[in-house]
Amino acid sequence: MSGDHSHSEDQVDGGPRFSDSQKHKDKFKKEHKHKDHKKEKEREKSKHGNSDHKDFSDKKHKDKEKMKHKDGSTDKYKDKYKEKRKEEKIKSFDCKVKLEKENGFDSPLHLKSEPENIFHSPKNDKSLKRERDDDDYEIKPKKIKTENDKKAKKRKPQVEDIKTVKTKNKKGEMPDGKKKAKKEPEEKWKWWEEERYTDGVKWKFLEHKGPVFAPPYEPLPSNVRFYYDGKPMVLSADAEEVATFFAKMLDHEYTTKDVFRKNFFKDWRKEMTPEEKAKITDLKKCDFSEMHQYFKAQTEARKAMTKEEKLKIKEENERILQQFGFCIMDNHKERIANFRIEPPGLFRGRGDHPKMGMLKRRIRPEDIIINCSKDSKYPEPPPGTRWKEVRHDNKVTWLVSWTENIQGSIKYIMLNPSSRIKGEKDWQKYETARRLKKCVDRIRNQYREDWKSKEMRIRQRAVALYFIDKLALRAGNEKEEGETADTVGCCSLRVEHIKLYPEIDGQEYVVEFDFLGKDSIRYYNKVPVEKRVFKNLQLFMENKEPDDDLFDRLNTSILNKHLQELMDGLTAKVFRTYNASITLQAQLKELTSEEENIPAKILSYNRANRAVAILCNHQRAPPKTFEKSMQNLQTKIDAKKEQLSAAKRELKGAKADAKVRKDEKSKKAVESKKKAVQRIEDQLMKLEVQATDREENKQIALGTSKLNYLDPRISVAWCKKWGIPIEKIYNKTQREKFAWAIDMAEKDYEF
DNA sequence: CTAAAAACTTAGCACTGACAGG
DNA sequence: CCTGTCAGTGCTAAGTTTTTAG
Repeated sequence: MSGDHSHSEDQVDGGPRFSDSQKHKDKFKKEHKHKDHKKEKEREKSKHGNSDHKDFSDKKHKDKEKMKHKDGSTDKYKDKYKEKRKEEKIKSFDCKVKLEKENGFDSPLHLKSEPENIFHSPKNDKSLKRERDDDDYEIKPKKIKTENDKKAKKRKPQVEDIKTVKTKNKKGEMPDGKKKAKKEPEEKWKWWEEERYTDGVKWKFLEHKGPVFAPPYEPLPSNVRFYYDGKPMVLSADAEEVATFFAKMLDHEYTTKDVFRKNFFKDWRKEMTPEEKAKITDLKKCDFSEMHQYFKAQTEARKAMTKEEKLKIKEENERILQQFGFCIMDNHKERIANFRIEPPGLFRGRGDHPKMGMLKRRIRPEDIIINCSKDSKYPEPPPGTRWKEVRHDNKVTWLVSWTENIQGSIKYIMLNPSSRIKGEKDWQKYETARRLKKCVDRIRNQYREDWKSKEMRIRQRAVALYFIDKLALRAGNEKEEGETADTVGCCSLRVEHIKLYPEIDGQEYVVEFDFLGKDSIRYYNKVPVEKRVFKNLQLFMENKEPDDDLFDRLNTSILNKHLQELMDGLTAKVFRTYNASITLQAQLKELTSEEENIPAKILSYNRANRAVAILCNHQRAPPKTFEKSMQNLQTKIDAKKEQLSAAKRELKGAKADAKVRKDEKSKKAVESKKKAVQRIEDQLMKLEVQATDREENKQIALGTSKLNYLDPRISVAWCKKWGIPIEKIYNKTQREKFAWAIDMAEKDYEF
C-alpha cells in the first residue's frame, strides 16, 4: 500500500512532482521524512538486486592475495610482538624493536634509474605496490620495507643537511640539556614499517596517567566586588565563579547578544543560593566591571613577570607535560594530544548558536571514564576522589572520556597526530583517496547517467554527488533544530541556498550558492553547471518553499550507502580528500618552473596550496593588522629598491674603475660589488614574493588543507624533486605528523 | 533494520613567545 | 633595550562516519 504510493511519488516524469502528501510531509518534522526515505531505500535495494556487486569480486581477490602474503611472512612479527608484550610489562620506554635486521638484505631495485617514464614502467608498479593498499588493513609486504629503509638511509644525509646544522647546536653544544631530560629513543620509531592490526583492535597495551584537571576555582580577593543594582553584594563561591566567567568576557561582543545573556543568566541562577536567586533577577542590574578590571590587571601582571617567574611556570608546565603528556601504547611512548580537561566556562558556539552563553560545567574525576589495559598501572584519581569507571576497550583509541553538558556529547582524550594510531589512519585516508582516483571516471559517468533516471531519489543523489565532487562540498548531515547553529552541507541544502540563472554574465546554466557551512563560514560561489544538472535543480525546486530541503529524497546515509557500493571505503568526504590532493599535485606540476629560485618555488607551492584552500572554502578572518603589515612590507620593498639602485651605481663605478686601473684590487672590488647587487636582488625578490603571497592569502587559510586534505607525500616528493628543504613547507609539528610521508615518499611519488 | 550514541576528523580563532626592527 | 609582529600552538567546537541499541 504505502509502497505503491511512494513509488508514484518517485517518478520524475509526468504530472506534478510533489503530490499534496509530499508537500505536507515537508512541512512536517524531519523525522517523518526520514522514515519515508528509509522505506524507499529499502524497496529500492530489493528491486535492484546486486548489479553493483560485480565490481567487488576483484577486490576480494586482492584481499585474499594480501592475506596470503601476510600469512607467509608474519611469523617473525608475531614473535616480535610477544617480545614486546613482555617488555611492556617491564615498562621500559626505550626498548627498541629489532627491525633493522630485516632490512639488512639488499633489494635488487635500482633506485637511481627510475626518473623518467614514471607512469608505465614496471618499476613504477613496484613503487606503487609499495604504498599500502589500505583495504588490506593488514600488512605491507616485507620487501617494501626493505626498499624503504634503504632509501631512507641513503637519503637522510641530503634531506637533513639543514637540520643537522640546527640540531648540532641543540644537541651537540648543549650538554646540560636545558633540564629537559629527554630520554626519547635515539632513533625515531618507524611504525609505518611495521605490521598493522587487523580486526579493529587498536592496541594491545595501554598505560597512562589520566587527565590533568582544571585548577580549582580561586575566590576573588574581598576588595574585588560585585554590584547588584548599584550596591556591593557578596556572592557564594559557586555563583561567584560563574560570574567571573562572564566578567572575563565583558569586552567581547557576544556578552551583548540576547541569546548569550539569556543563556548565561539562566545557568548562572542555577548556581546561586536561594537568597542570591531571590535577589538577582535582572542581568542588566549586575555590575561586573570591578571583576573585569581585576582580571585585566592579572593579565598585565602576568605579562610583567620577571624572567625567573616565567621560567618557573614554564618548567612546571614541562613537568606536567612529562608526567601526563605521554602514554605507553604497545611498547612505545607516545604523545597525548589533549591531556588537560577542558576548564569550566561559558560556552562560545560559532555563528548564531542557540546555546551560546550556557555554562560549561567543571569536570570532576567522578565524570571521567578511563580506558587502559587491564595489565597496566591504572591512573590514580586525585586524592579523595574516584573515577566514574575504568574500562579496557582496545577497540577504541581514546584514553579518557567524559560527557560534556552543553550538547551531551562525549569528549575524548586521544593521541597526538604524530602517534602511530593517528598516523596509520591518516595514511589510510590518503590511500582510500588514491583508490578513488582509479575509479573516479567510472563514478562520474555513473552519476551523469543517473541525472536521467526516472526516479527522483536517484537524480537527487546524482546531482548531490556532482556537487560534492565538483565543488568539494561536505556531506551535510541533518542537525537537530535549535541545538546548533543553522548550517548546512550538500545533502542538507535548502531551496533558499541556491539561485538558478539560465544565463548570466555570458555563461549558461549558472547556479549561485550562498549558505553557511561548517563553523558558520559562508560559502558563496557562482558556478556554471551542465544543462542536465540545471534542469534537475529546477525540478527539485518546483513547488517548494525556500526553507524546504533541496534534496528532499536524500540524506547522508543514503548517499554514503550508495558510495560504499561504488567503491569499498568510499564516503562523501573522500571526494574532498581526493580532489584536494589531486588539485595540489596538478597545480604543483603546472606552477613550478625549473629555473625559479627557492623562494619563487615556494610561492608556487603556496599558490597550489591556495588553490586547494579555495576549493575547500577554507577561510579566515583577515588578520586585524593585515593592512598595516602589508604597508610595512611595501615600505621595506621600497627601501630595498633604493638600496639596489645604489648598489648598481656602485658596481658601475667599480667597473669603470677596474677598466682603467686593471689591477687585482679593483677587479676584486668589482666582484664584491657584483655579489652585493646579486644579494640585494635576491632579497628584493624575496620580499616581493612575500608581499604577493601575503596579499593573496588575505582571507584564505592554508593550514587546514595542508593538515587534513593534502597527501603529504605529494609535498614531500615535490620538495625532493626540486631540492627544497622540507622545513620550508612543514614546520616542526607538521614534520612530526607527516614523518611517515617524509620517510617514505620519493621524488617521483604520484598520488 | 533505524535512531541514537560513540568515535574520530576537521575547523577557525585566541593566545603566546620568539624574534626582528627601532 | 623595548615593542610590535607573526608563526606556531593549544583549544575545543563542529563536522562526518562508524558502531550500538532498541
